[in-house]
Amino acid sequence: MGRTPPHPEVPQFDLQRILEALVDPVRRSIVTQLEAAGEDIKCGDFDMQVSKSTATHHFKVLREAGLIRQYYVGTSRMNALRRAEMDEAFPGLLDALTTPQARGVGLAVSTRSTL
Amino acid sequence: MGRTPPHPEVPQFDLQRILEALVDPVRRSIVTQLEAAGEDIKCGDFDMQVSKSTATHHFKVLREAGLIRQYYVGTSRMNALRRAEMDEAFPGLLDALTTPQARGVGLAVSTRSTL
DNA sequence: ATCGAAGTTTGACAGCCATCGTACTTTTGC
DNA sequence: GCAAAAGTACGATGGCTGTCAAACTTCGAT
Repeated sequence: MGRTPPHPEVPQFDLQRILEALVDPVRRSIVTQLEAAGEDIKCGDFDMQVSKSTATHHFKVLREAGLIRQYYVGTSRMNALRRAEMDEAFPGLLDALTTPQARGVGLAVSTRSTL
Repeated sequence: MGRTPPHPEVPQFDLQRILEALVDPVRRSIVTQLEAAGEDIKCGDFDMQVSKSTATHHFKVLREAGLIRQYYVGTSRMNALRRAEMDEAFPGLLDALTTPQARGVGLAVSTRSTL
């Protein structure tokens, strides 16, 4: 498969895009799980209730916003939270969203299209 | 007109709702302007390029998320940023969004429906 | 070589919501 | 009272995007 997908660098980080990525509960849950785990996680090892194709879509959005870095290990794709770089670009943002209060809610299903 | 519109209290604050409010550039701009001004601002005195009815909609979303408090003064509606209460519910969130980096971009037109 | 596991791509679909114009309500000022 | 000012309410509209299924691609193991 395609080697490593494109990742933006810190100077390219865009708040609007980052917020659009973080506003989705499924995606925020991915970030929260990475933060809690403290280590990289394979796409398939996340706890989420969407189809594989939808999951792929969410990972792509997070990656293009700069929130995660993806790389292959065999057939598995690993996901790493770009903590330090995010903190450099927007200090306090991830902290505010991984707070106890913040984790309290919103880990459920996505808001749009329950279908 | 209707006296004072409904406002949620701190315990009712919901991160999902708050993020949905803050993800829109027009609304984030309203918050930024309030933060910068340091004082309450009339609906009509904000710098924004949307129709009056659209503006009303945005103020309503911000109010229902708990980000602003609205009250009448004559025919004008005043808007106050609920800074302290937001900080209490989600410490660091507003700070992260009113940072220099954060203010750098996204003060333009809304992303959806340029129409 | 073959098969299975893990993701990706593509296309279709549905719902949300930002936007606007018009009509309406309230309050102030004359 | 009347008119203007300031918002609100109500549809209507259109685009964005989250969702899925199905077909495809890669890599690893047998």
